[in-house]
Amino acid sequence: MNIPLNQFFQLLSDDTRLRSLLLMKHQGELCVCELVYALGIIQPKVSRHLAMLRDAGLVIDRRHGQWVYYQLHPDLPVWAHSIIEATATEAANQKTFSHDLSVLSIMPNRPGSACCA
Amino acid sequence: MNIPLNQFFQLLSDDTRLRSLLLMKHQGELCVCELVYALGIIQPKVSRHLAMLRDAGLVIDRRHGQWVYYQLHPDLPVWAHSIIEATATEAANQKTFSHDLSVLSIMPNRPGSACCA
DNA sequence: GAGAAATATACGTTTATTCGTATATATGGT
DNA sequence: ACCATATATACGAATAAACGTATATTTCTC
Repeated sequence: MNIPLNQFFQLLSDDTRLRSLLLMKHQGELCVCELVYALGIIQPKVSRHLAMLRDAGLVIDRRHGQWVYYQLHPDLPVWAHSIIEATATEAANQKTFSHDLSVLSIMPNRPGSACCA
Repeated sequence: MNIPLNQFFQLLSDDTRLRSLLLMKHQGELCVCELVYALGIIQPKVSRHLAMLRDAGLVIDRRHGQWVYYQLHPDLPVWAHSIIEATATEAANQKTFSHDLSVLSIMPNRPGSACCA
């Protein structure tokens, strides 16, 4: 990731992108359909915002079968990591985040959960 | 300050606002004319962005004579403070910030500098 | 109280961002 | 080969941010 500070903040300023990042930070890899379910946002919108995060190098994606999994880029610069860390700590106190998390936890037929290896 | 995380990031995402904040973090109080000089940005533009930061509670202002001084809000929430801290640490390595700082340092007739009490 | 300097605001315009819908692409199963 | 599911992209419309210029407000000095 090699973007100016203000562009980094611009990416975090959108609700869909921020909530996605926070869920990934907490859960590790998540596929698009899990984010769609947890956030209650239509799929094209989620995909679009994930693509922005990927193009900026904030997250990486991995295809596994029909699913594409996203996670935080494992080699974020220190400053970016600590900003996300501070954000996640604060988010843990807020309803939006805990709500997203609990919606995710009741998602039926979650890919990779109770199925094959 | 009591704003949602994404609105906080939105404020940091603008170049003028971010550079102003970083200068204030480093220098403490700065008046509008100092920011105008250091950033090389016309006065109405700087004032407008400072007003946004003030309205959001990120900075406070204080009038002293003809000048209005701005500084970071002294009671920022911990999370906001640590985000700004991480940002400032990173900015210290970047040319934009050091350039702004050096321009400020050569400003002539800086209010409050070599004059009366 | 008139003029100058510092700052703030108003207004219309331009430019970015975001959006929903429709459609394309890829993969797996039958 | 065909159909269903998951994901990505294209496109025009809607919304929001940021801009420059002009002007108002405040304060200081004379």
